[in-house]
Amino acid sequence: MSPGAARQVTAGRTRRTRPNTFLRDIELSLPLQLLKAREAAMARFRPMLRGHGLTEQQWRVIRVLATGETLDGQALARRSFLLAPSLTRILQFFEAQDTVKRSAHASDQRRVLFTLTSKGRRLFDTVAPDAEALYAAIASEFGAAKLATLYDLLAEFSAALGADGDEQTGRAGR
Amino acid sequence: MSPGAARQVTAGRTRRTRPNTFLRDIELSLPLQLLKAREAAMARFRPMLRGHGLTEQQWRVIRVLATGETLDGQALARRSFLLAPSLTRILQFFEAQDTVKRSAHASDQRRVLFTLTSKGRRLFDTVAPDAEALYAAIASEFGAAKLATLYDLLAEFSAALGADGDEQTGRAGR
DNA sequence: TGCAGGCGATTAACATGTTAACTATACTCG
DNA sequence: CGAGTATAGTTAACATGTTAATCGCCTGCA
Repeated sequence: MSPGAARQVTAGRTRRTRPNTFLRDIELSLPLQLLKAREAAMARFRPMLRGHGLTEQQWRVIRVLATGETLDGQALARRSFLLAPSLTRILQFFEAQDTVKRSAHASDQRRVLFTLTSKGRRLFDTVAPDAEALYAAIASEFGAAKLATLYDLLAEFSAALGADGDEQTGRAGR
Repeated sequence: MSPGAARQVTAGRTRRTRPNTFLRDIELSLPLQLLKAREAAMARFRPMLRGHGLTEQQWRVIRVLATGETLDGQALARRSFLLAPSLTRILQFFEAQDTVKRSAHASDQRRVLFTLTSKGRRLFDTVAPDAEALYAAIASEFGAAKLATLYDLLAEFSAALGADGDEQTGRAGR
């Protein structure tokens, strides 16, 4: 593995990385770089969402339910990429606000179905334009082509490591 | 990497994305894709770290201090990419275990300096090989060349959005 | 000199991440 | 049919994320 290019990128700031370094420079931690990129993007979305009284995760749930579908917990967890305990808390929060409604599954009493209420849909309709605007700004600043390349690489990476999270175990599906 | 490939990748599962969809398919949320990729990698590191009694964030702190430097809170927060409150809690945890030692700054009484104790260094020396092995496996499975490309793109992205987190405001430096 | 404003670290309060345990329901197979 | 097992959702417990407030120290400047 000679991620030469990547190493050079951060070579400049390794200037004082001292002795006893038995591990790559921390800048070469992929999870950390993914986190930084994610944070760079979220730093823009968070204030907007907060202005609407939402957290990032709550917004993910709203987005999924905004398709109009009635989903059970498993499907919601998979699509919003949330772990079951987090989803439980978020749904309890939304139910208390009458943003999401809960109903029973016809043939399986273990499952619970969730739908957006009209209030929930109005919330989505209010927030969506703001989210789109921020997304468009990011695409514009970074470049649509590079953004597409990044999407591809990320998808390949997730798939290569076996956590594609599409319609299977991706996460939260344990 | 024909831009658009990514869109096609998820096109298949958009099959039933219903009416009233005023927002991109949630699969086209960059923060979410970054999170998925990160989770794909962390799913491998977490069990290993847990086996050593560490969380991901605690390990980041150890890695930074393992350079042998004595750093103040600001520098530690910047390099480990942790927010000040999280860092405070982690350092209190490590001090209680005698993994990290705290000392006073000579000229500025506001600042606190931190160093790894010999116990802390032994911990690093124990965990580092395991971390390297997992990292090598990932590089091997995904491909070193693609990994390097991914690093570069992520760095460009973070830089483009102004949150490069190098030696400035990156985060935790508020 | 003295004080207003800035900064570093901590604390507070609440939401989520993470793992494990628990409850109720569903399924499987003898 | 019934014990054993698997699954969906929840709850518990602890760590981190996020924002705001606090507290002491530092610095610039009238």
